[in-house]
Amino acid sequence: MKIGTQAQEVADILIRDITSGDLPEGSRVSEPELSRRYGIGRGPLREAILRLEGMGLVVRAPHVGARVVTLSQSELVEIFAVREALEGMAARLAAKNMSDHELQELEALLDSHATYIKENKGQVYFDQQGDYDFHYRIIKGSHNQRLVRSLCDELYHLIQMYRKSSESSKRPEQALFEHQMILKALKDRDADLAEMLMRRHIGKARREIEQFIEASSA
Amino acid sequence: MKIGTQAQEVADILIRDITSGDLPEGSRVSEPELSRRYGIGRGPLREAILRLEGMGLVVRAPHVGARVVTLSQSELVEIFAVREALEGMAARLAAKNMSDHELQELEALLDSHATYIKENKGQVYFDQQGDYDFHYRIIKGSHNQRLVRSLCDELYHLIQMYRKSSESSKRPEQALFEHQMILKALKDRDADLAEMLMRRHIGKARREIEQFIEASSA
DNA sequence: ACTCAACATATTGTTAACAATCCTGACTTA
DNA sequence: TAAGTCAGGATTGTTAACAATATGTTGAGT
Repeated sequence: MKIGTQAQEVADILIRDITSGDLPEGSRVSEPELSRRYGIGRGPLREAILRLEGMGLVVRAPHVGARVVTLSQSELVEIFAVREALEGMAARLAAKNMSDHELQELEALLDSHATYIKENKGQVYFDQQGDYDFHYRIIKGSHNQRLVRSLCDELYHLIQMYRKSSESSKRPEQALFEHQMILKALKDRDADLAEMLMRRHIGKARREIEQFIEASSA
Repeated sequence: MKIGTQAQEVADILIRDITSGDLPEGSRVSEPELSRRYGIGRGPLREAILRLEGMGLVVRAPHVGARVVTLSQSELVEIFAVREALEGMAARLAAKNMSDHELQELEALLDSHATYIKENKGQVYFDQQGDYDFHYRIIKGSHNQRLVRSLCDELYHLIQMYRKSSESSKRPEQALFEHQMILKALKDRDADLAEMLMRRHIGKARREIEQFIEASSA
């Protein structure tokens, strides 16, 4: 049983608790309380909170403390703009760098999605998890470690917090088709097309949020 | 004199010391030593080091300690790929969101660069600082706070560490002309062109590094 | 009734000491 | 001589106590 430091363990626990909604947005992250709950000192706990702050999962104010981040819808749009840029580049690099084996695995993943959607129309959770798997593999396929870290270790936690705002799951067939088109571009090693398709795919989700803002502000 | 916490102060000092080369790459970041040097306890110092780790300026190994990061040239290429994606998006958003006043200031900045380059051929330091100012203003002009944070607070510190590898300063006239073309696209509110020009501008620096790798490995 | 000031409380910021782990160097042995 | 082993020292990880600051409450005054 490989055990890291207490700080790393509690940081992972906190990430799970926040992304799962157990610690809801805006709730206080109190050092004494969590210290008692997890039975550790405040030192490692502070270290964990510091790491979460670096990921943008919590915001800290001096002498006031930490709260789970609360993203406005416009801030969510900002995140999707960053995601569009980074994942577009990931797709571009993946078209060059993904191995044939990685491409085969990606194809198998999409095949399983296709059969699942046919059998079980509109199961939301699976689609969200499946969508994540697809994007995750392409990011890894870029073979750019910094891209992987920025997206998987930072942005995706935030997006997962607000997955209720991600409306793309309403049309799983449409999303699947877009995924298949991206896969085709990757197999053709067409970097330009892969980037463009990925950006449109993500931009669609962004525009849905933007429209929602306009609708609610009108 | 607004004074933050000791941790923030020493973090800023460490950032300066690293980016200026005072703490060279790969050197140890010892807690007792720095604790004595700055006359503070190890607690705030650890907090500062944690923040630097989040920025990627230092790497930490459990029970071993922190060292100033050492980037291989291939890792530097990875960073430039991320920068290309993010600053391209920044230019796209800036074309939409920059105010007329911001555009005027940017134009004035480029004018001062032009006269400076004419009068004082090839002053390297100024060109690097000026190049940074130009990019910084466009990033801010995107009015996307997350983009600003990712680029200015994280990536740019790393790039500044390795500014010796940034060979674009060899041709300040060429860089200035590319800047002027980007400005023109921004003034025309041509988002597509602004993004494309910015990506090519940054991609040029990336390719120079890639070529250097090929040359040194051959 | 409302505002403002002082106080009490709790939380964060900081320090110093203790425990656990790793690196160094000398010593042993094949 | 070279490799392995085992202390010794130093550094990081962790804890607990102390100091500084912010929040919330109480009370006086208008």
